[in-house]
Amino acid sequence: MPDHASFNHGFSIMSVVVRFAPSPTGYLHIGGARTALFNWLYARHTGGRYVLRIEDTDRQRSTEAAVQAILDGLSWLGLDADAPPVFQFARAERHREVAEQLLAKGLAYRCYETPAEAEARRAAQQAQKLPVRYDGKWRDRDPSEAPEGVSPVIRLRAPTEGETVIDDLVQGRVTVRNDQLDDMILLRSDGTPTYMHSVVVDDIDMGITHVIRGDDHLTNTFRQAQLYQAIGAALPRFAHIPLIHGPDGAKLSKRHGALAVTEYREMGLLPEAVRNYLLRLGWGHGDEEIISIDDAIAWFDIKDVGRGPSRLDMGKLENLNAHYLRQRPNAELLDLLDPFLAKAGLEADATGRARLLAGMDGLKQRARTLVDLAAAAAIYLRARPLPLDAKAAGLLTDEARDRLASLAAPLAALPSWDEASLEAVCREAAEAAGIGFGKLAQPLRAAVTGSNVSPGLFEVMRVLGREETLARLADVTAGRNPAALATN
RNA sequence: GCCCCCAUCGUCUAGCGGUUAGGACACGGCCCUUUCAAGGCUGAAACACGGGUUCGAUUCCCGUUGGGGGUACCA
Repeated sequence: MPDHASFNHGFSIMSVVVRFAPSPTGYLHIGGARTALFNWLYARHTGGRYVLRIEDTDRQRSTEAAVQAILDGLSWLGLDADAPPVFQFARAERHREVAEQLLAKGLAYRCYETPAEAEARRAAQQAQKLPVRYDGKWRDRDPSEAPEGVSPVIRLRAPTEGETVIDDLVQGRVTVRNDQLDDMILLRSDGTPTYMHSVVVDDIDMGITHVIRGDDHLTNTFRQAQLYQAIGAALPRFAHIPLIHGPDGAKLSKRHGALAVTEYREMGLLPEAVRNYLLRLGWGHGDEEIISIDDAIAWFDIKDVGRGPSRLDMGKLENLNAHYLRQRPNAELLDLLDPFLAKAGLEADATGRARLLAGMDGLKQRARTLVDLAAAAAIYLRARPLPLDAKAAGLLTDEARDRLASLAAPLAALPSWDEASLEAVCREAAEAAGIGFGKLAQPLRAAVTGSNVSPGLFEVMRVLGREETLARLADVTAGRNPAALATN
């Protein structure tokens, strides 16, 4: 057992401890978010602990901005950790210490192969179609043979015979022959630890019981297992979850969907929708599709995670989003909408906000994202005279305008400005004119909203109020409306 | 090259030796209807291929093919 276990504050060894360990060399993308979600859910499901470890040992590529982006993304998704994040680089001294101990015990050794030599070796191996791996040149050489002026790396003296077996919770039993593995580097020549070394030391010190991570780490796990063995620590349980691919099946890239989770937020998606979508990628529970966070916690288990990779489907994500959008209270949506209104060039004053609140039921029913919702909100926010889009203008023939003009008086005289009364007046007018209701309703919609598509016509009129509605009608009959800029 | 993993409708998945192979998204039709949504009904759509094992394979085993990952003094 390691003699250093500063993170294992007296928790029972039976209690689950998981971690999400992103490296701050870029934003938190959708795949990382799902890995975090699975870890978080597993901790909540088992009553264990979920912690965050920032793997910043690559000093060249790690940035403070990336750390912040990861923290923001996780907090937006509601994946709160049970402890402050651990910064891996801060533990470099400890990593060095473990490497030195292994060195002292003869379980590791100094290797004086220079980077240039290593490159030449690999090229030669490749040319001869030999497996590319370290040849163990310094494994058994006497230290006295060390060349002058070369700082060595420290390599693990890994077993050369037998095999290493991982009982993966997702992938099952995976075996590799030890002669397929070479002696991995623990400490670089500048004394800094490699990722492979730091993860193992940290996972041991932090008392991690279950390592749930992307299956791009599966083959690394063999080497890591050898290191656990050398250190004399028990192996945690491993669960390697398949990666998420782009819609075309290729690796997720910036070109298609490997966006920062903060960009999903900017696309007008709700965190609960993203969470639900991610949960269903690689995991299922019978026919369940809409899954509350509580049910997710109750149902989630690693054994139900699938082995095959999955593809990102924005359509399904947006469908889920539409569902959760309708679920949100109107006042919350109004708050969420603010930045999206601004981006759409709209401004909501007190009157506008009151209208949005009153009209939200109709608006949210028709939106898939907050971006859609903001665009649809324009009918309640634009100043008169309303711009008419092409379809609306087409609806407003001279004949239609005449009918609308004659509608003004009965509307003005209406005792009660409610939806039922509005509908009654309009139906009467259509009947009196001997035309179908739609022949009247569509031009009326065009006049009142500037568009041929909108929430229920009488709901819109009710929300706008008598004065605004009649003013909009008057604009149209007087031909005051400008043409809307074609947007699509 | 070598090593490892994966494979059910277009996509996400259920299935865990015997099912009319189920659901969801997307797509088509119908209904509802003042438009668009939502909703309801409905249609088309899958076990990659070849061998085994078995009375019987989508399900178990082995190949092939196709994807993915690793093979760094990156993580």
